[in-house]
Amino acid sequence: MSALREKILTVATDLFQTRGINSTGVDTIVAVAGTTKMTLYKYFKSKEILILEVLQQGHQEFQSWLNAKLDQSSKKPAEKLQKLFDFVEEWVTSPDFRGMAFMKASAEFPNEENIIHKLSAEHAKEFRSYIADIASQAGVIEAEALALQLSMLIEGAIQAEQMKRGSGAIKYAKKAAKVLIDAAPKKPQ
Amino acid sequence: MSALREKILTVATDLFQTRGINSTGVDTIVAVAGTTKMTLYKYFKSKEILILEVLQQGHQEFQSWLNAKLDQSSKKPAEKLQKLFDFVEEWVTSPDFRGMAFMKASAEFPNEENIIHKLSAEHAKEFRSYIADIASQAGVIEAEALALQLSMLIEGAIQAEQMKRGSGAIKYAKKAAKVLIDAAPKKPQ
DNA sequence: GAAAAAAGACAGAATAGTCGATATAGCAAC
DNA sequence: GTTGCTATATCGACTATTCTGTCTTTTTTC
Repeated sequence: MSALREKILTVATDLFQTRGINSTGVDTIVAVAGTTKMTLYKYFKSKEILILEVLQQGHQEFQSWLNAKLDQSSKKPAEKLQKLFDFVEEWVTSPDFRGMAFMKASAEFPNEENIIHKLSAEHAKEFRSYIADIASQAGVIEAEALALQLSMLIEGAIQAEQMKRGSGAIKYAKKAAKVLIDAAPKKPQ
Repeated sequence: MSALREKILTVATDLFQTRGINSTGVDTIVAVAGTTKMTLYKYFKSKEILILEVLQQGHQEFQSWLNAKLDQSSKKPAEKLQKLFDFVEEWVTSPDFRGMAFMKASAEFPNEENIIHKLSAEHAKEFRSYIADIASQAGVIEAEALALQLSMLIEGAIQAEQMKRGSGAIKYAKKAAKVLIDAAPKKPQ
């Protein structure tokens, strides 16, 4: 894979997050990436395709990072749900946190028929499914319901953090999560 | 107040929500509103001013609506927190629900120095304060903390609903809220 | 007749995307 | 080692549309 292609993806990811997707022109992207439009359009057929690839790569990297963190932290499924919020906190409070890509993308492309919106919705769904899997392994009976609730807390906390960096919202989300996890009926082991 | 001015505000509100703010040009707004740019710029000095007014009006209308609903529903503060989620559900599931304006606006204008972002953050804060007041009246000791948690649930549910209409996320947010409200320490009465 | 609004042209910048010409590599043949 | 081929990248101009915002003139409305 080309180094320039990677550079364009990296720069686009950063600019989309810090300035917004619609507010970032391809001219700006190529200028910051130190290349030209010809090169950008060689690797990406359109800006829309570039946006989709940026979203896809960001989502995969985040999910991989989270999954790796959870895997190496604890072998007990019951602890994973709590740990999840620790890692989300680590992510959210890191200096280069810029928000959840699919949340912003769905706001910039509100039409449900839009392909970017659809991909965002898919990523949100995958994130919930991922949490549901962990909840299921932890013996939670209504794993899907709890996963939805926990994802709402996480996305709400990220929304708060996007509004104001250093809000500390995730700490309270974590506490709320503990209450919900403890209250959720589980299979006897 | 001019009827045309109102019409422009109404149309802009709708278009911003359904197509996105940056994706909606003033030409589109005046065309749909059945007026001209001259008139728009007579009432609003710039598109930015229009956006700010749209946000301000939407926020005030929502808060007034919610406050009226809560006032006429129950006189007991303890019940208001639960009722809050009923009314949010009523709002979210209504056919003309288009999302929470300040959530979308902050996504389109991610820079914290941006005036539109600042106003969005202010609205988010006011919404939390409003919930905190109710929680405080209900005797919740850590009213601010619970208000933050409940607002994260609401905003998370709205995020889910923006992703996919009819997701039903708010129902699970309501259940989670009940658990959190019940678990919150309260002053003895 | 006076004020408000419409109509439409206009400026100047930015938008996405294209095109041709040039430069620069690596690599193979001789 | 030199030459030539080829793929890749660069450069800048270019189209054509859209953007915000302004202007003048005409029409409507009271």
